[in-house]
Amino acid sequence: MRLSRYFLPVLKETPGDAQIVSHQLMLRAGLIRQTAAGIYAWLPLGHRVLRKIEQIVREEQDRAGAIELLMPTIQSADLWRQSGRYDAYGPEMLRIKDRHNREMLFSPTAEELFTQIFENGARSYRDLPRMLYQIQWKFRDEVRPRFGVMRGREFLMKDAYSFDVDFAGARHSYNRMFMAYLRTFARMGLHAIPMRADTGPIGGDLSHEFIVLAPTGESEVFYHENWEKPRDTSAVDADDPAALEAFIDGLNTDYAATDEKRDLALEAEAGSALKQSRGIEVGQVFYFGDKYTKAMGVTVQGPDGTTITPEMGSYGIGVSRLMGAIIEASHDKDGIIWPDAVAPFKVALLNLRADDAACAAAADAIYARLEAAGVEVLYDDREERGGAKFATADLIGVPWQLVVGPKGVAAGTVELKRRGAGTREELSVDAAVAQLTA
RNA sequence: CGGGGCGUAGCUCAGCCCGGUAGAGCGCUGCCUUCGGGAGGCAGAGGCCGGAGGUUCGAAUCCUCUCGCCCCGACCA
Repeated sequence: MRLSRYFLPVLKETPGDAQIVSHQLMLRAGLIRQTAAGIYAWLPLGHRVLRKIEQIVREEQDRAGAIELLMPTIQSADLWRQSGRYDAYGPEMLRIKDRHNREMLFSPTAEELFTQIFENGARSYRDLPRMLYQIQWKFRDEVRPRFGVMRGREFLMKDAYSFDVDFAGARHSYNRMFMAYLRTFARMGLHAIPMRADTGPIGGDLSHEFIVLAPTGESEVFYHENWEKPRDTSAVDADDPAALEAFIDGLNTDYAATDEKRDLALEAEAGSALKQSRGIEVGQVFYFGDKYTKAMGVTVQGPDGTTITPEMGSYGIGVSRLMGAIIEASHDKDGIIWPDAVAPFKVALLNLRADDAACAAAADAIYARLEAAGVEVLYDDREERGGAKFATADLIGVPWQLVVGPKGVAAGTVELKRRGAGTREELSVDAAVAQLTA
């Protein structure tokens, strides 16, 4: 992509209404624009990152055996009356009337609809277990939206729902999702700690929140220092219920809890290893048994002809919030530092002298080679001075900067800079292209 | 929902107390110089001062109402 033809409105100054660094940088780097309180437009660069994050979430859901589908955002109030949540949910639910005065709502979550759709297609215990998920916009009419996409009213969420014949099955589904979450966040360069959590209005008695530590987080959290090391999930066989359960139980022997679920006895046991911090909730997993299947009369037939009320769990990831969390975790004074896995482009190609024919020709040629090799490259071919191009590239946080300047062109070299580490290397064009296409 | 604050140029803000022809920096357009970390000069474009009423000879400025946004608290998968 040539920057001269792209749509990237960057801001030199920090908008006054942005309080936390991720919000400030998302606005400055041209990722989002606010259109109303807690509602954001996703500009091209932000949209690219959002899709990267979404894709990682999708791959790990698929890997965990969940099946993707897509539910509508507007749902009927009647459906929610069946579970009793139409009245229970409160003003956070955006209620709408259609032209026939029928009561509708914008989905804040989708247990009811998934339960209903599942019931429609499942008759027998042979149809279980199943995990279904979607990545879809949600709306919660928060009293006070704040911190940009961290607490927006409209947000992109991955929500998954598991259906099992019994508790053992449900527990295994829960564990599979737990494992998927560890892998998902790790792939984005985030260290998320699972913490015992309140179940809230969804109900149930087994729940963990996945928390990324950050001073600007909204939750106060307490954890054993062992959690500061990332955990290796590569050797665990998620298809083996006993092995998976043993692994997760092993993890959870190290204390970690949000402030609503503190256990002072366990904290005393942790002693000086107990750490306190603030954190951003990026995901939550719930087991809630037959709360919805029972309320909505969902049954399947068992092998012996009896009826089974499936046991459920639900599993959320705040996809749009993750972008804020990643920036909170990875930035410096100059801007965002995208982890490679979610970066909007892999490399920013900077032609420092757009008016110099030799530089322009060299940069054009490199651009063509990288494009041909399928590398995502943002080519800064604008009529700007070098300093402005460096500043923009640093701000938007693309992992590699490939710098083409008159000195290098004369010598047949380019400079390759790694955004995060700040390291620079002079090398031949071929070597630079080879490194970026490796 | 309680308390507080703010709406003036694309962005950051000054002007408001104390009413008298709308300002700065950055950005934008053109030209010149400059050219490896957000350069300099010259010349420009750009705003019914959030909206509606009111007071006044005269309102960005004072009063009333209203809409929007932000912060603190309460709330919160």
